[in-house]
Amino acid sequence: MTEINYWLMKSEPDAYSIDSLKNDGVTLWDGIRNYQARNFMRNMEKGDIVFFYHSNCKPPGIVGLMEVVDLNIVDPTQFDKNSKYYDPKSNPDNPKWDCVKVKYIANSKKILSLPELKILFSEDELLVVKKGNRLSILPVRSDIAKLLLEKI
DNA sequence: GCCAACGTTGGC
DNA sequence: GCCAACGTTGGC
Repeated sequence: MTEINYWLMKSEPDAYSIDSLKNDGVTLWDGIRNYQARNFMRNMEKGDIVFFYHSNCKPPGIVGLMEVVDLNIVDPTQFDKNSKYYDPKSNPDNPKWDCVKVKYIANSKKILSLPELKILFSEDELLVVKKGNRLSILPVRSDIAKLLLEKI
């Protein structure tokens, strides 16, 4: 019996927004160049639920839901010289970066803004409210995730 | 292995 | 634009 895990993944809406995902249906969560964030993706399982977070915008916050539908995909952008995520140190025989595929589930009825999240949760409960937390992929405690889901 | 310098993220 | 909080890089 596998338990569902919950995650939060950030994207700047100018780069890729919840509406882009709604339009695309599914997308590769590529371009992650941080080992900790990559390792979180390696811990994901199919069926995991992901909160989509818009960062670097007004206001930042949780804007929707998605589901992990495919795992352990080699990130194609690391070998693409025209990509801003090109990594000359990565070798096709031993790729450094991989990613997951996610599917659109829903938009939040109303954005759960960071100020609201800070009122509702402590930084121990929800890592994204922690000041200075730069990681773009974070685990979400399942008890906290269930409270969040009621608000989405 | 240490550490200073530098780069990045992202809220404010 | 500022800055906190890290991560990365490279000299030694």
